[in-house]
Amino acid sequence: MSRYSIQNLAERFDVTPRALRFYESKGLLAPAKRGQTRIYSERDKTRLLLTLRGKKLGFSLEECREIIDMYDPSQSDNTQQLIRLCQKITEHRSELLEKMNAMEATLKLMDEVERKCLDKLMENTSFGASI
Amino acid sequence: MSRYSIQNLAERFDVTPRALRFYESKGLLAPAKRGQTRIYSERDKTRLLLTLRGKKLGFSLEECREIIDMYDPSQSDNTQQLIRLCQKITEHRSELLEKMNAMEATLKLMDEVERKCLDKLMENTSFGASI
DNA sequence: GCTAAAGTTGACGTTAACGTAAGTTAATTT
DNA sequence: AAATTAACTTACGTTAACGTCAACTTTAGC
Repeated sequence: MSRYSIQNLAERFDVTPRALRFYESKGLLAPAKRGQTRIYSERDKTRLLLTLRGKKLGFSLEECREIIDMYDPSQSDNTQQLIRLCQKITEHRSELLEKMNAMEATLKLMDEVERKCLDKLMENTSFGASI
Repeated sequence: MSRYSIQNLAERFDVTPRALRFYESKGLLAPAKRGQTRIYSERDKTRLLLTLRGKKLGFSLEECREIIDMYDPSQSDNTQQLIRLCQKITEHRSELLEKMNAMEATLKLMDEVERKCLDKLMENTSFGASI
């Protein structure tokens, strides 16, 4: 079982130790402690990955925690919780799909602008080359 | 040519007038003024749409401004600027594609969790139904 | 056994993106 | 003319997500 020091884990994910302690204070990570030194497990590593992934998609740390906690296998076992989980997944999915739409619209726009841009460049270039 | 009051435009996009003034102070919008009252044009409306779209994807207002300004048709005409624009588009596109990957990974994870969740629910239900 | 490196806990600072309140002006409505 | 109503400016407040010391303690290497 792999264990990581704070510095080590921080480097792997290109964040600072301060950020890891901050995430811990927000309940996103829960490293073991040898004395008062933190030892991060594979589980922490996974949760960190998911946290950073969530951040990249514009979710707040609080939202990340909510999502990650829910999805954590060790959590829910009774029917009520399972139903609640399914509902939440549906919610989050539709939020993601909204973002997906925004993303596709943006990519489309980029393509258009790029095409116009290249067209203009072609004009300029062919003009220059005609000398 | 359609013109909007601050309140009107705010309602259409479900943001506050304060937000619109703030966006203006950050150079994202540039409404005309009758006296000191703002009048928003179709162009402002489009830029607002793009701003909110960018926000949804986790870009900062500053990044939104950079992107939107660049894509604005009235801007670049000389070759150097056009080349620069194409470079920027490529940059932004790869950033978007990164987010797209994160998004797909997340959707995949959601599907998995949901499936496991539904499986468990099936067990519980069939057990309950067997009484 | 000592020093340097790495880790710890406060605690205050900072930036972004607005919210909110207070007081002013301009345009309507009655 | 008086009173709403909508918009404005100015300015301070707030929350999130860390950054940045400061002042220890602990651990590792020599």
